[in-house]
Parts: sequence; structure tokens; C-alpha cells
Amino acid sequence: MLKDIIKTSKALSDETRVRIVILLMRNELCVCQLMEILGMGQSTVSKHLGILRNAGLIEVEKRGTWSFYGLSRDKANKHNLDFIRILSSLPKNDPFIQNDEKKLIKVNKRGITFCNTIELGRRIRERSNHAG
Amino acid sequence: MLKDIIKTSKALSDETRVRIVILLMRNELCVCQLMEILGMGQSTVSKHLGILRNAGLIEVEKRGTWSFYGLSRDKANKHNLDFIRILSSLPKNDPFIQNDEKKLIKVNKRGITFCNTIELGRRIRERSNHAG
DNA sequence: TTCCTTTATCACGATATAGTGATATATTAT
DNA sequence: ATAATATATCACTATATCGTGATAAAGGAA
Repeated sequence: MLKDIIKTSKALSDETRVRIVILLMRNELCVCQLMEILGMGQSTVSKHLGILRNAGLIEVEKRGTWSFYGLSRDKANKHNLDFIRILSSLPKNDPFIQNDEKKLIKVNKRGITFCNTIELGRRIRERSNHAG
Repeated sequence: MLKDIIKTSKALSDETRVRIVILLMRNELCVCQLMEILGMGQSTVSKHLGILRNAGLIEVEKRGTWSFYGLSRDKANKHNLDFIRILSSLPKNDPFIQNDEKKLIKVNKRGITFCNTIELGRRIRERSNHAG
């Protein structure tokens, strides 16, 4: 369906969402881990994840209070795999991707711990204020 | 580059632009022919074509006052071919595509003639007003 | 030249989207 | 029950985008 392709294109027309998909190609992540990597507030990240999920690109698995997001294994929208394949063919030396990957490694090393999303959001906001 | 992929995704995140690309997969068309098929004003069509061109998906060839648009043969952005391939794998029975194809055949049959874009735009606007 | 045409671009209004803070819900621990 | 946490959703602002009419630029015919 034309509509499905447009929905997926729209989902991938935002830099933040493409970054999320590329991160999830490596391993699953929860919302607060993505906050840390992306440097964005909890509601922002959650909204982006909703859009990607609605397009069928990613799926969620709840464990306790955490929501773990990963690439969709559902093959309903067969075109989505082609879109993912395009993203996976991106060269690894892209500065954005490299930077995210560095943070991903750090976040993975720490593992899942209580991070207090409200506090974390505040720290993130401060960082970006300092950066200008 | 990540930026290129996002630019192409954004270009294909609009229904009108996807319709244009699918039409141009069949044969080249000028702006006023696309107006007729899409049922949109000249400035709108021209703007969409500019976005698709900026993304490297299509290219233009001027002949006299006419600008003929077709799929880009430039291989600079190698991912664009993958996007085009996704669109070309769409089933032909999609209602939107079928309708456009019908109009494409009619427009092709008529060929290139002076159509007076301002008048044409007025007629198009009237049609859409009648349709609601 | 003057007139008519096609196309690109500008300015505008209406709508859509990104990012945010506050709030609501749900889970877990005490 | 109460407290702390993670997440989703709502309401809001700032910004971006779509579609349009008017205008400008450029080619072709009289």
C-alpha cells in the first residue's frame, strides 16, 4: 500500500528517529537509555518511539516498569525491511552515527539501573543549555 | 551520509511527491502535464518538483519554455536507487496509482500542447471546489 | 517590440510537526 | 498504604511544511 510507504518515509524523515532506528539495529534499549544517548527529554523520546512503532518499524516489550524497544520482527509491512536495509548500508564513519555509537557503548556498559528520568531530563536540559 | 537519506525520506514523506515519482517512473512529464494529473496549481507542483530534485531523485531537462522532468540518472546518491526500487515494488492495484495511471495515459495521448497554466489552474480549482 | 506562454520564486495563511513540562498510569519496593 | 520509578499522553509553543495567488524570468510567435 502507498499509505504504508508514506507512513514509513515520514517516520524516517526525522533525524532523531533515524538515529533511534540505527541504535536499535545494534541492540534493544529502554526509553531512559535513549534519553541519555539522544540528549532529549523523556516525553520527546517516547513520542518518537510511538511514531516509529506506528509505522511498524520497531516493537516494544514491557518488563516491569521498563519498555524495551527493538527492531520489529513482524513481517506484515514487507517494505519496512527494505527501508531498514538502506539504513544498515550507511557507512560507519558518519559522524552522527559514530558519536551515538560511543554513547551506546557507555550506556550498555552501565546496564539497566534506576536513573530517575525527571532528574535525568533536567541534567540533559542543562547540558544543552551550556552547549548553546 | 545520514543527511542524504533523511533528505530523501523527507522528499518521499508526502503523498503528492510519491505520486510524482511513480508517474515519472513511466515517462518524463512537464509541469503542466503534472498539474493535470495531480489536480494541483502550478506553483504547488513546481515546489514539489524542486524538493524531489534537491533530493536527487529526479532531474530536469529544459526544451524551450517547457521543463521536462524524469527520474535522475545521476548515481551520486546511491541510496536513492534503493528508495526508487521500493516504490517500483508497489502493487499496480493501488487505487491512487491506478487513477493516476489512467490520467497519465490520457495526458500522454494528447501530447505537449499549449495549455495556459493560469487557465488550467483555475479549472483545477473549480473542479476541487465542486468535489468539496 | 509586444503579447502569450511555461516555469520558478516570493509572500501569505492554514495546517502539521518537534520538543517540552505537567500529568496520569502502572510497576516495584518499603 | 506510601513512596519512588518508568513510561505514555495531554496541552502548549515554536517552527516547518503544504497549497495558493501574485509576481518575475525567459522562450517563442506575431
